[in-house]
Amino acid sequence: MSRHQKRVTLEEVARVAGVSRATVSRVVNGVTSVDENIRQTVERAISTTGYLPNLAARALVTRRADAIALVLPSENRIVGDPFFTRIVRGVSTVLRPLGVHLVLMMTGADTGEQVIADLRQGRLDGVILVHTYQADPLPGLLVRNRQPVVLSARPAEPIPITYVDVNQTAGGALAAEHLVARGCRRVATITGSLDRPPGQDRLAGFRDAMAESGQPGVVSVEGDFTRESGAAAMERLITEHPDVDGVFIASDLMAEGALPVLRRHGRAVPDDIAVVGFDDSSAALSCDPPLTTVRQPVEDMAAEMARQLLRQVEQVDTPVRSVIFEPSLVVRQSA
Amino acid sequence: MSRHQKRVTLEEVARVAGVSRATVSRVVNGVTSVDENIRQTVERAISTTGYLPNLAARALVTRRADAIALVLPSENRIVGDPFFTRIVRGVSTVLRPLGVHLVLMMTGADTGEQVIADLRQGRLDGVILVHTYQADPLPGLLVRNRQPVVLSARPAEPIPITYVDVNQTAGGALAAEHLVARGCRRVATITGSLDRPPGQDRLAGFRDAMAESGQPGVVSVEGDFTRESGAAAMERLITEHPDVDGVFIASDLMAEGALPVLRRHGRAVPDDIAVVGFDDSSAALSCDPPLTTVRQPVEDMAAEMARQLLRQVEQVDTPVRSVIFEPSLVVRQSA
DNA sequence: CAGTTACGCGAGAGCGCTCTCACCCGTCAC
DNA sequence: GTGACGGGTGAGAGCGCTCTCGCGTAACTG
Repeated sequence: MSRHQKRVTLEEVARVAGVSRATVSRVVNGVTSVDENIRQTVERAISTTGYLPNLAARALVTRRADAIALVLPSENRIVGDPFFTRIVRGVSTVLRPLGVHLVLMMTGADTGEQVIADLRQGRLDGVILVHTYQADPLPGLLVRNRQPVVLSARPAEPIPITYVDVNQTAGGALAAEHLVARGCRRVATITGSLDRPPGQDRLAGFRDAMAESGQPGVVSVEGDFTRESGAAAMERLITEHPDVDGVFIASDLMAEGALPVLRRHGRAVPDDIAVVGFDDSSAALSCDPPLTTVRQPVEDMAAEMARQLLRQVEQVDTPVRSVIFEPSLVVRQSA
Repeated sequence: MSRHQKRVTLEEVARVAGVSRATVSRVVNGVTSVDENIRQTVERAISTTGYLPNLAARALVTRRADAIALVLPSENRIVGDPFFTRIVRGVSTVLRPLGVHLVLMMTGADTGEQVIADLRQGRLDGVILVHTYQADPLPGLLVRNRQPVVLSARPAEPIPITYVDVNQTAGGALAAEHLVARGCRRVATITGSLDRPPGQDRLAGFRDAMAESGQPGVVSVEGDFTRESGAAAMERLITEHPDVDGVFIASDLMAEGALPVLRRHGRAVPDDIAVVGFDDSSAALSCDPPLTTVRQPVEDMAAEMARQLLRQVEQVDTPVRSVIFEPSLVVRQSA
């Protein structure tokens, strides 16, 4: 087990078991056409020698790295967003049992070339791209090169690419319905970045559902998903529209920034203003009061991304597919 | 570049350049003893063919995976803690330029075997262990097997292992000095788990510094680093010692739990009671008011961990070493 | 009982790279 | 002019694995 101990190879195991290298390889890889007695002999030899296959050698011939990359935006906004931890956890549940490594990359100047090079050099089998920015050329590049890739949300440009998303529109509607059911009459919303699909769709879903409930043209203030932008947007909202009694904030993180602003303005939550967030991140729990929020099944979605990616790795030219998960409302004390 | 394009090998480049495989290999690996003219010919051949070395093949002979693992606790307390993101970022800054992959693992039932297997199978060159739990056998196991490993904090058991830590004692002292300078006269502390080095050291540093400032025997209540324990400890503290005017809470997360308790008891922060946290996690920012806290230079520490690990990979039996970073005080509104 | 089939195993050829070692040739000393 | 020397190159032997292909044996058919 030490680094210096002579390494056990297939050859060695074969010698101990008195069979050929090929047969040991079959046993190791679970090929069924091996005689039961021989299989047992080999397995005994494997455990007495403490054999473990050298994966570099295997990778050389199978052309599989058994590793995929998870590319995360390195922007500050993600610092403190548990979203990414949940992604990692979800992806891991699928990868771990298969022995596939999860290689983490934060986007930087050269992430694109880096990823492409790794793919070509056989160090990576595929890529999961999380929250790519609007003009990121990487998704298109990967698709064009027919490399296995999955996106964490609907791409901004309509390119043929597999992605997993939550039904953002339905999420917005969920928030609207809850606020209406609570009896809020002057409802507003703090949106996410409107240059991105999630920001757009949450707003659209919310606005349409409000309109259907007889409150068309709700007030909206744009944020950018960060805590600070949530605070700033709320400041503006409460100043310009002091009479709002319910607000849908397109991310928990922004809500976390917004709540102290309400308190400072002497507004009680939920009695004066009801607040509904989005994400059900841990931020929702650390809010005071705990946040009623729209939950995305992030772990499940991440696991699905991993599965979709592995399908592509397994078989080239797997048809493009999109999987949409349904959000749900988690009712706590803020609304 | 496509997955199906015939791959360019050293052989191919050698043919194009009219030299041997060995010479191309020399050029690729920057061996200096190559004639300048030949080097240029080869480099031209490399770029016209679009050659990229197959890293699996290289790994097979060099016995280097060019990948290291970052093992993170999967406990909930890390979810939402930007600490994690900062670690990744710091480690990446060192790894990225060297082309070393960062493989992420969340601790689970079989993490230990997994890591050891990966190390033995040549998929991993070394491991960075972040926040191992008290009785984790993994550090000892790795050390015994002389595998490259670095810990993110002083190990609970005194085993010969390289680690990077912050000067916890100095951090506690920093908090004490700030409270004293603010004019607090009846100071207390909510500690972390006292069975762990950070909990012990922060308390010791705080207590000693208070004593030096003329306030020996400060009141302390033990927590366990969780938000809930922070709330419970504060409840006890405020009940048993209603006259405290300053408190050092050994983690931001506990402080986050404690602040609403103070509010409920009608205490204004910082006017009635000044509060200093520890970590400068995002929790510190989401507190109301934002938390004055002791900051660890996490990115720098993470980068140092990566460097220490690579040293060990580079050269077996590198002497064990510990690197201690100095904390700093981030003053916000709570104290 | 001969001829066919099926099945399980072993031999061996790579996968693409690194690295040792021998060789060649130009330079220098004697 | 011969021998020693040394820098620079190429041949070739692996690294440890997978996988095709062919052969031997056992089972089955007519």
